[in-house]
Amino acid sequence: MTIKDIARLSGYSLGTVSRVLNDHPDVSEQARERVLAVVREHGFQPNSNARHLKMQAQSAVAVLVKGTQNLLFADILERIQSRLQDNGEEVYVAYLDEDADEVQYAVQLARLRRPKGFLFLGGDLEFFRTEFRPLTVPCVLLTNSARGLGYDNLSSFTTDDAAAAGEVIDYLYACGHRRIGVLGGNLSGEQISSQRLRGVYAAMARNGLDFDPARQYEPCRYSMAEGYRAARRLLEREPGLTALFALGDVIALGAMRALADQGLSVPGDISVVGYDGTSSSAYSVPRLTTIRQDTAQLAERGVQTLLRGIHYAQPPIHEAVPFTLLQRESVRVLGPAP
Amino acid sequence: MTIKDIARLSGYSLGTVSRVLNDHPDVSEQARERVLAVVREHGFQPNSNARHLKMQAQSAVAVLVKGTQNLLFADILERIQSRLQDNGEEVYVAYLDEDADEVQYAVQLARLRRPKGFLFLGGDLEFFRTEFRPLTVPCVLLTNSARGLGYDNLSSFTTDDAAAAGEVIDYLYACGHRRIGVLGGNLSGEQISSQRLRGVYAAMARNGLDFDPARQYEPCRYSMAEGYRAARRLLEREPGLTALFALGDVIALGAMRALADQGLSVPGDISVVGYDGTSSSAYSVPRLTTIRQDTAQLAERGVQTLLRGIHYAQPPIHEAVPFTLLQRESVRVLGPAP
DNA sequence: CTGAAAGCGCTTACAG
DNA sequence: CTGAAAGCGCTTACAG
Repeated sequence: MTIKDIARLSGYSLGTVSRVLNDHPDVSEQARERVLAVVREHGFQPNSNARHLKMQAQSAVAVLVKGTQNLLFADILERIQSRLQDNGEEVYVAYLDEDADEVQYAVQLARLRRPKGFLFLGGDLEFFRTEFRPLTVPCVLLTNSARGLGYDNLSSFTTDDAAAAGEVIDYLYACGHRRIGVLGGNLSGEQISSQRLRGVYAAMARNGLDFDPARQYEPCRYSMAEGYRAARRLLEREPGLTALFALGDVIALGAMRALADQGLSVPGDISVVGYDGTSSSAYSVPRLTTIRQDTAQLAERGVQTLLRGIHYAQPPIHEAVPFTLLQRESVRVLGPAP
Repeated sequence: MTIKDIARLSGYSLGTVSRVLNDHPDVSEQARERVLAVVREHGFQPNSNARHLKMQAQSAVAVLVKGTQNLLFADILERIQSRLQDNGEEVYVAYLDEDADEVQYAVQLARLRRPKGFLFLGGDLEFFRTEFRPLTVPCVLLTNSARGLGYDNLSSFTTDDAAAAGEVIDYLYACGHRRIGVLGGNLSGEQISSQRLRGVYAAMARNGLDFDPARQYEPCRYSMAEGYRAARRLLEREPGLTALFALGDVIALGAMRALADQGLSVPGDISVVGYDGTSSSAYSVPRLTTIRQDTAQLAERGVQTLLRGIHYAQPPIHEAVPFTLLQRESVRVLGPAP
């Protein structure tokens, strides 16, 4: 069943059928009805390969997810997927390693499949800076800001990571914590973790706290397994810590497990704060105090902006979406020092 | 840059270039080298729309994930994705609601995009029974068995759910538990939960235990939030339960949180067993005793079978993949009754 | 408003 | 082994 059959069956020509299918204004009401009737009767779907061959574009939107274990991305992805589906868009999803070069992958994919647009879940600005040029379709980066890069087809939505991380430190400070360890991400590159780390530095400084990364910081990837190991290493090195700030909930969850295995109670012996506000953090024992990133808004604004960019040329948008510090059960208020 | 340019640049004809690109045997070594050199030099990628238009098929493999909150599927999906990628296949992923009609969705997608094959993560046999016919490409169903359906293009790989669920009940019985509640899935349809429930019934019977679903069973969807609520409802109705068997880890995690909120300790006051063996279950406090489904094998065998089915006609395979009862920390051995 | 025709970038019999 | 040609199923100027 092709458009040709529809033409034959409806008594109109190929061209007219195509115009009806594409909602062109210059078709008679009669032709439209007749053609649509036949189309419906046979449940006809135009062949998308042929269509896209002519139109020189894929209908699909590509979503590149960086890091597979990150529950936050799973959450955002789910929302993106459903919003895109509501808009009749097809979605091509690829999971990349946390340290993979997402931009290089996108460039390849663009040549191969010509998606209409890209949505990046996580990304290293360094890659965007040096390799993004060949991408000409609308792109949106989520959870990292591309403002400084100046590409006119790249928008970004993010939590103000520096501010949020700073708020965590301020909060811990206010709760009486002075010896705070930090877990997750890494010092090199410009991944999501770098802004959070920057916020940590600033907040430590303004609270008059020393922060020596070599001692108080332990890098790791975003997974429970890595969080577990990183927490062990950090605690071995710095047993006197009273609080741990993990740069992701999955890391925090792994760390809490490590603490339990050391016979340490959270928050009795040591406090833990996460980052992301994934649903797992609300069901852990104890419930995790964490920064809630607004995944609904991130997804919503991201998809909206991408779709707009696809349909009309639009200047790029760079926006911070509000966050909340969720004070739950994993932080203890320290009494005055004895 | 099209195949035409490559032809011009290499001094060969369109046809020869195409043959080189498609690894046809009847091209001279010289032509192959010459063409490949030009292709590499320009980083040429053939236009997949044009290609598939001729070949009448998409290159993509479609993966339909049923239920977005199910960490088990996230785990399997990740593996599928990477195996498929290794094989140079493109992957189209769609997340469906847990109660959505995945077969209807697939039929639509087949018309629209003509994927080479389908991989179903979860599925209701009822839908397969009544609507699968129009699907003619190779398909694989994971985590539910399609053996009884008799379609020759549908394979399936699953854990022996009935046996595994039975083993959980046997284990709880052996630990001294007599009043066991069950959480998750539903009684209607033929979703994943139905085989597990069947195993529960059989095991209860063989251990001489009464099992009244109206009292001891509480259905719910696969998410922590639902597990939480279901556990509350069940415990309110049947406060005397000494153990809970949740048909999914996410449900179990939600339930453990609910228990904690009731001031009940796990496993001190009540034992909990999950199902799936997701990584979260290994990091919870306490670590969750659960059935480990072999996601690696499920993914591996699924992809392998699908790829084979795509390349050569093959009779369908229906296989059970081995499971393990992971005895961890959430079950207490009850002393002899006082 | 509608039809006939060109063409999107490939693949694959068909000759030679 | 290679080239010329037809054709996959569409869209879209171009006439009328």
